[in-house]
Amino acid sequence: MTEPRWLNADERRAWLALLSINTLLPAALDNQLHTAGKVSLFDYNVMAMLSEAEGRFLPMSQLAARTSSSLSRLSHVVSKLEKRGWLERRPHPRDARVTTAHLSDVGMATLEALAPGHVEAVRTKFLDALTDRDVNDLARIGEKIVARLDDDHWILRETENGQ
Amino acid sequence: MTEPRWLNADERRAWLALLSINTLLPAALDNQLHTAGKVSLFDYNVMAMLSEAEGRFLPMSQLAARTSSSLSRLSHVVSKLEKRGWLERRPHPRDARVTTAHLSDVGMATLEALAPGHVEAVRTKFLDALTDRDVNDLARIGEKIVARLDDDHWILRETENGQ
DNA sequence: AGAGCGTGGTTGAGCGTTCAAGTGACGCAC
DNA sequence: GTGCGTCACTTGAACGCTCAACCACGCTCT
Repeated sequence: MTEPRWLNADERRAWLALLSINTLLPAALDNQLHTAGKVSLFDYNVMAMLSEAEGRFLPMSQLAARTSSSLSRLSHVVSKLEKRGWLERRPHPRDARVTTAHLSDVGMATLEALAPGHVEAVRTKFLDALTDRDVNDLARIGEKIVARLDDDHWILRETENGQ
Repeated sequence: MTEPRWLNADERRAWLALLSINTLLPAALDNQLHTAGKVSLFDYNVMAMLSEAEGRFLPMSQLAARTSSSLSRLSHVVSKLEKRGWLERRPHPRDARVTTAHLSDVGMATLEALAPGHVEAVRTKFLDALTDRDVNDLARIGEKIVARLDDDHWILRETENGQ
């Protein structure tokens, strides 16, 4: 049992900053979305990911991957959004195990109404603090971290090889 | 009502990466701490912040600031940790409104037992993916974002002016 | 065809977090 | 020194998330 390598000054700064961002940023965005339309950041993201998918639907597991969430969490949230008429669950025609989540027209309209305010908040709470170079660095560093946490995360395939 | 400025490719990459990190990284660290000792990342942080304070105690509001949490959330957690004998609440001698949270000897010992495994996890899940330059960049960028979210966050005073 | 295993998804219980309301204590005005 | 606003914190209820258990289907092997 050797002495652990404690964090040096820069490592500590990076880690503490990330930890703070981690609690403050979602809180700020959640707040904006909640006052704009009783929606959480996660709810928004679920709908946003569906809106970008071919045909505006995805199997639950793929949607879970795209929102970095567990299937369980997603299932609960989809039930909630379904009750509001924004989503619809349908059985997969070929494989009866899979359920697909479809973004309804009402859901799409809600998302479109929310989107401008949301991206504006993303800018004011976050991106506006950074230069173009910072944004580029952050994207690079962020993707390295994501890769470490989940080496075949969908994000990593987005920029790289298209199949 | 002008057309909102949507995110460009780099902005989108940075934002999506941060969003993913935000859910994956705490989950990974929570996991390690939970299996090592039934403690959440937030619990750990509360104790760590106290352990670094003069006399191993802090007023609730300062502890809340140092953990970027609401007073309410902190109060609930302190109650929980108090029941385990790791913390103790005491009234402030001069101002009866303030409560101070003290890290007990048992709490300190628990923290010290958990610390090596935790920093190891911080390294393997996060820092090991980065070069020294990345870490430095991340610290700089992270602090910019923190400043945007809370312009007198304690982190910002740590490196800068003493007093 | 049937057994066994892995996959995809749901559910409910338990716990943690948030939000709004409430409780004292301080401090300033007069 | 009385009133009133603010500050520091606590509490309880509602809501969200996590975890473990579960079900149904498909696939493979025999």
